[in-house]
Amino acid sequence: MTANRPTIHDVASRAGVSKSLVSLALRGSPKVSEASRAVILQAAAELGYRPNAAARSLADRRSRTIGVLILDLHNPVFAEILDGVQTQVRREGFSTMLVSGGADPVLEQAEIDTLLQFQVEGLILISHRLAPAALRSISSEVPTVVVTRDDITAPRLDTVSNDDIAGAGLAVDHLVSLGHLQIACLTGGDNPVSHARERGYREAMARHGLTSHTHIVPGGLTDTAGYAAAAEALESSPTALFVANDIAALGAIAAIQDAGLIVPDDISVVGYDGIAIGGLRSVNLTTVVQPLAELGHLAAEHLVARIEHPQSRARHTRVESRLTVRGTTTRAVPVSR
Amino acid sequence: MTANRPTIHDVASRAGVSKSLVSLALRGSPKVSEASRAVILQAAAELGYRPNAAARSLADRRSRTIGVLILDLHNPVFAEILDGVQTQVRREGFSTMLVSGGADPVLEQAEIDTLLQFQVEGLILISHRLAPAALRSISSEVPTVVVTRDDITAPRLDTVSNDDIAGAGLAVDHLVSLGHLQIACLTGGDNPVSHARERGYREAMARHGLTSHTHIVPGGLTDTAGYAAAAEALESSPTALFVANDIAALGAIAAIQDAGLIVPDDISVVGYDGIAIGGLRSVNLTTVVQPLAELGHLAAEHLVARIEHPQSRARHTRVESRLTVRGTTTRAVPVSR
DNA sequence: CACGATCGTTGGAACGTTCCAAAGAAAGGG
DNA sequence: CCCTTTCTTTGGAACGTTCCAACGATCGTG
Repeated sequence: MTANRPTIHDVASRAGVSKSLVSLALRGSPKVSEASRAVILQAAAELGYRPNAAARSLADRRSRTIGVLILDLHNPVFAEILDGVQTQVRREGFSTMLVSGGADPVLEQAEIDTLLQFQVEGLILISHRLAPAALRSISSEVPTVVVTRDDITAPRLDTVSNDDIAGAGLAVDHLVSLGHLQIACLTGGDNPVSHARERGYREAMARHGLTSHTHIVPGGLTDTAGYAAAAEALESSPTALFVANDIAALGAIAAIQDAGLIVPDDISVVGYDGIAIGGLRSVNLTTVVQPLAELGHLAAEHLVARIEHPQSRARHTRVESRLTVRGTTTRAVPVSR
Repeated sequence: MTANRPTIHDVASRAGVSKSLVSLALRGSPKVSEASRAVILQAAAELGYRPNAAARSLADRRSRTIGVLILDLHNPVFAEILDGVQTQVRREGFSTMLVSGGADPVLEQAEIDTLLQFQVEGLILISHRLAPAALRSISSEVPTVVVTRDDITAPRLDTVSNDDIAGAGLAVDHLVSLGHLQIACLTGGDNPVSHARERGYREAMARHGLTSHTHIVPGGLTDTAGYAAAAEALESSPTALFVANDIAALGAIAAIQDAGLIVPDDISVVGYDGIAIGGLRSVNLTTVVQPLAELGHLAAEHLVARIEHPQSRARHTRVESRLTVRGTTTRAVPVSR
């Protein structure tokens, strides 16, 4: 193509100094005289010089780059966490390489290998599907922080997540305070997060002396899974539903409406996550919102700390979720049955 | 930290051969004898050797990496395009560096500079807010493809987008075929995409001899903008609304419901984009869907082609959007007014 | 006014690869 | 059997940077 990219040598010869001095000047060293600095900056600007990150990382033996694996780009939960990660990582002076393995352990491992080839200095996993052994091996090789999950531990592996058990408790507390007794739980299927939320529901019901009303319907984390689970749940006439996540909650609401019932008048619904769509006026979902951007921030902070002190002991940070009451919950009507 | 990463030298000495042969063997050259290959692969595996991408890119003078700028991570439209980009880029044997400038021209430029420092071989801009001059300067320096916009052109700048004018036409055609005459258009504000969709609406209305019914209400691309615009539009009693995008359409629907009217019985609504949420059962939005993943695929293909032939002339690819009829549109009721 | 300090500057080595020319070994042909 | 040819292997240079030891000036200082 057109001329080759200018190198530090080109800048040096144009400025009439040595490459070493250019290197110093460009990185703002105080040992460079004002005169030289001006000439060099000028020459660099004229040539449109841009340092070569590969060469730099090779000479420096550090890349100033962090690798991020995201479980699923479509899922707004992860996208929002990613956003928090990005801004904080940038602020700490690192760049980011993003990959996604589409929730497939094999692909995820391959993508992480690619990241490691680029000598990333650390890894943030915005959820993952890796086997415990794989994750341990990765985290022993490079500073790693897992967001959203805290079920796998390793000596130097940090985690950042919300307290799903407590969060589910908030949802149940809210429904109970509105007078609901027949509160069903639509689970999110077989994954650590959903298990925790289910357990939170169960414990909260027990706490309120409602163990006998506990009703758990197996579901999933998608719209259609929520629809199906809700359809099944309706057979036992609950007055409220706690659903494992917001997307499934939306499916559940559709099922309720299709059954000719009205949300929240006939049935109240609470979701989990606090994705943006839930806040749209036409949706207006009551939900347990996780501070997603904050999860991302914290992950980045932890990672940078671990890069600086690789041997520090594992930190497991829990952020607090809170209930946002919107339009899908209301007082239970006294059953006249 | 623990021991340093093994290099090609370590592999070489463990295998008892020269570094050059290791390099050859690892890249699968046919000139390596079976015996040596086996020994080398074995040694590499034992050491957990992983090639250093920085060194490779330096020696190779190519990075096999593509930079991607995304306008907004939260927006599902862009996320889905990104997904299409990622899979195709990977398939072509490249890695990806993702950045986002949060729709801020200054930040976007800074992020692109970072990408260029990493010697990315090409750039995919999933929309952007760059000034024409900035974009031209970038595209003259490195192969570049812009997705979603085709309003700025440059000699070697490819674009991939959908035909917003034709797409808007589909929406209007559909509404007209259902007997609607009072079709209002809620615009998406002051940006190239929204302008095109508005123009498509206008032209289609004219084509159907409905110029006198043309009613344009300025809006925006967000939920709340859609709500406000719809509230205003309702004053002139339309029977159908064409809204600039899906998110705003959801806001519009909320406004209609808040006014005590029913979608679609009283008012039909058509959106644009085809984001996943629109397909959820409780939303069920009729919309013009763009093949988002395909946009991403094409962008990646074009970019790779341009990397191979930098001087080829600019390509402007248009993909076809199609109407997906769901639950928010129905026949117009004869006005009894 | 010679003499360490200090300051600004420099060339060369290093980082971990790939490429290239050339060397060595094995094999085939006369 | 010696001489090509072919196959396999090798050391060294290069890529663009940073670091380091050392350099010549400039400078007070005794």
